[in-house]
Amino acid sequence: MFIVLSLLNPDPMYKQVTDQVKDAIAGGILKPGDKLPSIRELSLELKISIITTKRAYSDLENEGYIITRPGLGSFVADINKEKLREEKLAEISVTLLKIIKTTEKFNITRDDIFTLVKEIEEKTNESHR
Amino acid sequence: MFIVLSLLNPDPMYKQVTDQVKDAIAGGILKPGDKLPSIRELSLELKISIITTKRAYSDLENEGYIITRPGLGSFVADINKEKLREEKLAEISVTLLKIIKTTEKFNITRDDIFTLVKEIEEKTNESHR
Amino acid sequence: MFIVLSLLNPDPMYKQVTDQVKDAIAGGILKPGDKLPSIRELSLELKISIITTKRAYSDLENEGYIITRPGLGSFVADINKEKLREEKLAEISVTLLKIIKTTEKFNITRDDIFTLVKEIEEKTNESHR
Amino acid sequence: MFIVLSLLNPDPMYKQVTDQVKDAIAGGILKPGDKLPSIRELSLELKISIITTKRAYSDLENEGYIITRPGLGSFVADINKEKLREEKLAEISVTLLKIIKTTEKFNITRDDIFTLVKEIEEKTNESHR
DNA sequence: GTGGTCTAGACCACA
DNA sequence: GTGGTCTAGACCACC
Repeated sequence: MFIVLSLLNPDPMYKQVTDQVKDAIAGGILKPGDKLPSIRELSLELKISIITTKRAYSDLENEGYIITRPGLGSFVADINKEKLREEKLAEISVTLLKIIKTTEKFNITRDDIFTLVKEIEEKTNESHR
Repeated sequence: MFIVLSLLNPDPMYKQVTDQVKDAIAGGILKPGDKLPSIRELSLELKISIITTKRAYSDLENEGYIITRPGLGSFVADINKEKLREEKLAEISVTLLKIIKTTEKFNITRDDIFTLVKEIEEKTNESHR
Repeated sequence: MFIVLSLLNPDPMYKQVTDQVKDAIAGGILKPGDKLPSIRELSLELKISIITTKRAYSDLENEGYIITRPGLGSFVADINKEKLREEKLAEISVTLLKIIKTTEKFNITRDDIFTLVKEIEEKTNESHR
Repeated sequence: MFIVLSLLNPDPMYKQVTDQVKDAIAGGILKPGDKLPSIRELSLELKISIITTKRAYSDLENEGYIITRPGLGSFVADINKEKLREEKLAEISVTLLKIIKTTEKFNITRDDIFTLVKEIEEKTNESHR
């Protein structure tokens, strides 16, 4: 699998797993119907407890990303990608709202932000070369 | 004091305190040299344990926002506001970078983001009326 | 563990713990990635409260010596030993400056200091025999 | 008086007072028989509580540095300067011992220390010019 | 099992 | 009065 866990990441293990699976689905790396590795396989590969993997998979199932068929394994669900996109937009909206509140308190202007975004884009482009 | 705790806020209480004190300092409501309420006073006012208040104050001291002296109380430290602003910009930068990465995966365009920001601003203005 | 607490030492217990852990890291007894005893284990061993042990570990984490993850435990961080050494040199520098100022006021000569150092070294060597 | 108190100094107020009085005596600024300011005067001048000044003076008296005659005031005692000097040497000895222990743990050599001392002396000379 | 937060309550040093 | 340390004990999330 493509999943990478980090001790330095403050997110708990199970969340690192679900987030990366969600991203893979959103990005088309995992497509509806694809089979996910079994809980035991993934636990071994990531060197984490079976309980943790279980937690990640059941979260994903509860949120509708995957479907687990006992005895068969787990499969990517038939997800409305448009819905995924809108969920992400809602998340981003919350984050942006926080940023806007912060800027007001700290005398940060719109131009500061634009400069920041440009810098980020330049760095990103460089690292892609 | 101006501090308001909320059970709905997922942040622990001590963090709600530190965040609001930091904001007050950043916003000029608290100025260098100002005396903060004593740990006991604030505990009574916020109806939280002395220990929790102390935890908040210790954190603020460790991060350089306040100076606290036994027998005297706690005082806003002599902080470089410009430095505070730059730290916040760096934080925002990290967040924006994450957002940009997300947008790429989810086919979210720049225009989507602009629309989002406009919506937020309109809502904010409404609530100010 | 190698930690020894002393009632005679005027330092608070949590500081005795952090200091000894820092020394162990500096001296290579604890290496990056090593697992520290759990808070509960160490509390039992040292016969001190869980809270006091936790205080020590939190301090160590805030200062970058260890990384602690809920459910997993605490681990020695990936520390730049050279940086540690320079920090210590800076500390020593401050102390030496104070000593030099004192010697000036009290008519203490360089030779007095050299004699002192020699005495210390002889005593240290004796106790090593 | 020549006494300067600082909030940033981690030493408690009363100790900042006693230390500076002791230094003044050692340095000859205060000579045996000299009258010290009254407790009330000094409190006003340093903007500290009378209790704190009292504590400082009684400490100084207990350690033999000053003599307080009720109704007359406090006077610098007839101190054996040689004894003072030896006390300071003992203090320095303890500090040096700690430094030496530290150097061993952090791979700091004698030469590092010599370089340090030279740097300090050069800086001190510069600032005297 | 692990750590993270919050609680109530005691004792000490400092002002 | 102030803050600093240490205690016992509860409840929660994570592994």
